Amino acid sequence: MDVTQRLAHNLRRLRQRKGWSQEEFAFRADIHRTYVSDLERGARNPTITVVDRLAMALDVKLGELLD
Amino acid sequence: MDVTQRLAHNLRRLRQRKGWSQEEFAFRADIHRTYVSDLERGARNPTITVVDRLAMALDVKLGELLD
DNA sequence: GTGTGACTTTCAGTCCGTG
DNA sequence: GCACGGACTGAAAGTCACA
Repeated sequence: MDVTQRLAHNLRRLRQRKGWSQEEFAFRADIHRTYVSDLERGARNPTITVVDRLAMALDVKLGELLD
Repeated sequence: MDVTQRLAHNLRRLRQRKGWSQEEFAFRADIHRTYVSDLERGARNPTITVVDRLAMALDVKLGELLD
């Protein structure tokens, strides 16, 4: 499984654990709502700065999203 | 320290531990030599697919490069 | 063996909407 | 609340010559 798919599954799992909608998650990470949707479907290849913001919003390490 | 700087330092440290030049590392990761130079100086904001290739070449987890 | 500026092409990332 | 599309702008990908 490639890294964008691993990210996709980790994002969805961790977001749902927080009980957030994609929209609320997007707001907290300061990322556009539609982009979060794309990421959770594995349809995008984000930069590390974006993934860093996602990790901070979820309060996890980058490795937990990507490994 | 931001994520591109953390990546920069981790890359240089792990590459040197392997005893590789930037050129040899670049070849192994299938990335251009000057791009590796840019990354080790924190001058680029790469996508996760690029960092994934770097991690595989170094035989480490993504988290070891970014956390 | 490495750093750097300049460059073109590709795609990250945003914003509008629809079912 | 989410998937998905179209259109757009800025930035990343990828390469080169030269110091």
